[in-house]
Amino acid sequence: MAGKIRTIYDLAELAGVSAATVSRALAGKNMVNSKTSERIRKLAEKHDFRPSALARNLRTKQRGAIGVVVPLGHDRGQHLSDPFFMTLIGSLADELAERGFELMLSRVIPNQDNWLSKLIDADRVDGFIVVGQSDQSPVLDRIASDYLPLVAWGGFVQGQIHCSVGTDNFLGGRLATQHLIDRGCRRIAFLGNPQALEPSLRLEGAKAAIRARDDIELVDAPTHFASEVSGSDINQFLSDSDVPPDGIFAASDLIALTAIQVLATRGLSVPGDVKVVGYDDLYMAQTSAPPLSTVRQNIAAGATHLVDSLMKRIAGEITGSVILNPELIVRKTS
Amino acid sequence: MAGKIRTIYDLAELAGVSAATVSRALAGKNMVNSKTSERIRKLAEKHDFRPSALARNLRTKQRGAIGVVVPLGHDRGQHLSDPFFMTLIGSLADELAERGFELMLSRVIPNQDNWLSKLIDADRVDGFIVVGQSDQSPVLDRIASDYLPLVAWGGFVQGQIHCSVGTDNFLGGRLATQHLIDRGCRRIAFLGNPQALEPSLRLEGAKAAIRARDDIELVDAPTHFASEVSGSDINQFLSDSDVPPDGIFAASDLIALTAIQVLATRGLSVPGDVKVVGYDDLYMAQTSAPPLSTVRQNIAAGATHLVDSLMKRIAGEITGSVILNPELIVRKTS
DNA sequence: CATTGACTTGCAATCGATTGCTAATACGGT
DNA sequence: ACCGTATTAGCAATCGATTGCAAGTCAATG
Repeated sequence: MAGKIRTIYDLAELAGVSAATVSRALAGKNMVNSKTSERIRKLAEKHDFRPSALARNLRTKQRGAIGVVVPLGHDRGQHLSDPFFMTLIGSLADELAERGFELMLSRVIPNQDNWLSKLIDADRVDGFIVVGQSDQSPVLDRIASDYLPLVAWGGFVQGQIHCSVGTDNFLGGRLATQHLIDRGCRRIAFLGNPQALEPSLRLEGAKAAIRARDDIELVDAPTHFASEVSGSDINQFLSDSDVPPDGIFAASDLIALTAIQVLATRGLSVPGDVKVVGYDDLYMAQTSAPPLSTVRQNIAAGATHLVDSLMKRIAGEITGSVILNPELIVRKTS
Repeated sequence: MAGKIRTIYDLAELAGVSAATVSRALAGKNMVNSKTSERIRKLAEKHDFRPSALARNLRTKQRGAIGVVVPLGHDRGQHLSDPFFMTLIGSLADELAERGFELMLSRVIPNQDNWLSKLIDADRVDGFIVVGQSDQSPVLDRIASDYLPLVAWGGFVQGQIHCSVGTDNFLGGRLATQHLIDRGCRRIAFLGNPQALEPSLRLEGAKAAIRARDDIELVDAPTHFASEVSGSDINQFLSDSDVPPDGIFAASDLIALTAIQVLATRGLSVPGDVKVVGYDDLYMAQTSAPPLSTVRQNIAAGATHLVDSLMKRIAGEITGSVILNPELIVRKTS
């Protein structure tokens, strides 16, 4: 019975008005008589009718949705279920929902340069938030020069064209490393993939911290992000070293925790033999045992900034990049 | 220059054919002359043109997207960033991407009964996967009676109308509890919110395990899911008990790990004083120290089943519910 | 040479809303 | 009684594709 009403035309017929009037009444325009409007509203309610968002979108050119896209280098083996991404996506979902936008989640393997153009042309969303630029910064820059509603999470590099929101990775790297130095470490290993943007910036920060100190050695141990592989990377690295490091600065909490496990299997204690500092301050950093010292990125604040900037850009405004301050959190592994 | 081509009409004009032909050529129909087709394809490529998915969707009534919706009882304080959800969503993203579907993520606070109808009527997606039914089973049942493409993750109850995919929570609860009994526990606490469906089933399983044993006590300690609040719930529970439990069966890994922390603050050791078993076997269960004994739900397999069933339903087929077997994973906390 | 049929292509309707413009009605003022 | 203005409602175009149907071309067949 109530199943008959599928379009505004059906409802219009039922109400004895035109589709235009129904459309306006449901959109709450004051152009229609308040009595008529009320009557139509009631009728719609009664028949549980809601106009198709799709048709509206086609006409109004507003999509009411934001694409959240995660480019995953397959060779890097990072997953969408990476806890950092997932935490950020969770915050983004909250933030977008609050502003009445849907979230379209895309996982992309960037094996062609046009992965982003494809998504844009599909024309399903009002704008994009790119999470984890990895090595796709050139692609973002190219697109950003004539596509405004695009914001990326991640590192900022001088001269970039696209808008990014992130923490100061250089500073974070420096803080972490300085802290290890202060704790007496003299042989510090950096665990992370310096091919990717953010880890490379953190490594730069680490280098800056030991500059002008010739009694300290910094070892760079390329490590994958995904936990499945980082373990063996780390093991390999430790086997290859004559002397094990006495301090580890990991590019993520995940790597740090994996490292701690590997160290344990090799009979090295944390923080006794080796001090470890992670990066991100995910939930797991608090719950691990011992609780992990790490560099906090305020993910919720990041999500808010990402969405704020994007909304401005959708409105046609040009926004600059945002760089938040990371914070060193000292717990029990250092 | 290449920026001129926005619609198939533009491209049609450029190619000197009709829009219909362009549409068919780009869709790869063999109805058009292969030379013409090839020429149009080349032209589209050159101008980096791709037809609007939106318009196509309106016409074809296929959306090319699946809604993944997470109903979160606000009073229960569970977040979208709950690691279990996020892991499942990650797997779903992979699974859907593989089949060429976009994923629309919605976080819903079910304060009205029509949250699902609203989403359905918005007409943006081909079907829905509901993650975490919590207490919304009646809503799902009502909808499922005349809306086919809907599948839910979670517990199965006799007589339900909607299609669900999940593990056997009753069995999982029984396994965990039996294991604690085998380890010598005599006073077992269940930590979880029995208002929600899945925890309640796990509790039933726990009860079944101690049935016919009158030397074992089962204490039920209602606990929120979110880590922010479960800590104080647990603390409260322990303070209220005259004798602390010697075994804890937690409804999630998150709760289990929180419990272990709380126990530590009260000077109780795990597994010495208290043995703990979690639920889910998330990544964190392996990395925690000591590694957590838990009941594994095979999330990746679950995601595959969810998507499989949904695809069948979209095709008009009716599918039954799927119940996977959970598996007890014994690590170091029990 | 007329007819048939296989291939191609284009016309125009359609999906379900929104909205600029026009028209009808009502109301107040002179 | 007449005119100007404010309300309210409807017509029809539009967003950008897809597709049923009709029509055109051209070679093969009887």
